[in-house]
Amino acid sequence: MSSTAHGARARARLEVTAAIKEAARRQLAAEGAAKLSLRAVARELGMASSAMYRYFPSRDDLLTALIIDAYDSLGDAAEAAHGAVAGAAPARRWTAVCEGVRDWALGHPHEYALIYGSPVPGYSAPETTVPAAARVGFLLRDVLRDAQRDSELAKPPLPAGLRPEAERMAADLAPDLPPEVVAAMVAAWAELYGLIGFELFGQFHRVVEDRATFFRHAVGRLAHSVGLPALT
Amino acid sequence: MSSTAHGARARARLEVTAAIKEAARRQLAAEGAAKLSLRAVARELGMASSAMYRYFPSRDDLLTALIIDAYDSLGDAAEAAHGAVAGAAPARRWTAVCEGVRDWALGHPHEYALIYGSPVPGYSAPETTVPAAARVGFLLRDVLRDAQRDSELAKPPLPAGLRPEAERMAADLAPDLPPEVVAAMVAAWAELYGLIGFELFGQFHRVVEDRATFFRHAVGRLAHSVGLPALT
DNA sequence: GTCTATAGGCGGATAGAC
DNA sequence: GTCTATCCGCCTATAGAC
Repeated sequence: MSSTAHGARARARLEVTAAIKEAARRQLAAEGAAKLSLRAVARELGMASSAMYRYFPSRDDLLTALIIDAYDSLGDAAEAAHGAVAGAAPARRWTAVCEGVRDWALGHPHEYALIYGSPVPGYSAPETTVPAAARVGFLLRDVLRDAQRDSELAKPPLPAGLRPEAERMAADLAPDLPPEVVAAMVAAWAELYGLIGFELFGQFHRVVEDRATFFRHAVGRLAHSVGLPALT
Repeated sequence: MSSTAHGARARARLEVTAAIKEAARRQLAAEGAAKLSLRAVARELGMASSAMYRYFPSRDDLLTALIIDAYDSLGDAAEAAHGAVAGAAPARRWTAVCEGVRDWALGHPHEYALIYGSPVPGYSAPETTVPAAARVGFLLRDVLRDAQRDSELAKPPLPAGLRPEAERMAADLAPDLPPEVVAAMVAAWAELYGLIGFELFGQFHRVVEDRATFFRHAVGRLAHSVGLPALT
């Protein structure tokens, strides 16, 4: 019962867990989240289906693990894209994050569908997914925070009717940003995923051809809508 | 072999077809499109599963029929919302169409997921779905066309890099509108569905509370982004 | 057009041996 | 932890009687 034995056991467990999730991601691509099945994963790994239950107590637990991994993978990609232009102007960094999200989505379409597509019927994501899910939003918020600090942030117009909600959102999400900016940021965040989802899910078929250029321009407009200055 | 007999037969067929689609929509809500099964529909209707094949040759054909119905239901709703403010200013009509789309989506979440959510794995929508899918887009285009005719339409900025694509899109979608407007319209169209999808699929959970107000303001900004004047 | 019967698969989950 | 065996359910699709 040495700590080495413990470590070896724990390591083996992690390796099998990783293999299960990897096979599950392949199944996600082939069959979709709704049809993710422990049996099929077991078959692919050459394990007995009953052995899976030692790693994931149920199909939904496996799904939850995949969702958190996907959010984290996206968060990593977005943070890396941001890091690559860390010294640049906020508007440039905003665009870099958005393009990082798009690039990740194009490279991981099924994981994107898992986290931003239609909900899986009968499955409800637990609160444990929230921290990973919030990472991209935090990144965009931080960019705006820096712009504000450098006095590079304009206040978008805010109609009177939306002010109470904007103030509530600001208090929750970014108390140091003007409510005008926070409301616009949340809208831009949703709109960003509209652009990506349409490209990924085929709605741009025979409508938009030069999608990279189209996207770059669109996120530039979104940057402007939240109060960032145009890139020179 | 009177025409009456023919009519009765045809009528019965339509009625059964409608009942099948109705039951299938209930199954869509309960299990999702990926698990739509002819057998479960047959069970609900008290029919033998083999009888279904007289109406839909395969599961995918039933799915296609449901998709076309959903696009048409949405198209009807959007056109009705537009018709209710037919005499108003274009910006008002734009907003009405967008709110009509949102209202329909909130009332038919599973059908919305079917047409704008993640693709159903293994299913590829045939070209026959295109006309129904295009209806909302045509409506938005027509609103902008009228605004253009009344000289109420500004030209949004268009960076040089996007001009070729914008001109291509304009030639395809609306040759009588400026490329600047068409490019902005396509982006706004995708962004609209981003806003609706986030609300519907739970991403606004604990982020946006007063969603109707938030949405109304956001589509107002979208209207402005395509060149429509602000509502007075 | 509808039925029964059938072929040949799939799934989640558990019990109990090793 | 992994296995076999098992329970009980599900599915698409076809054949052939009525």
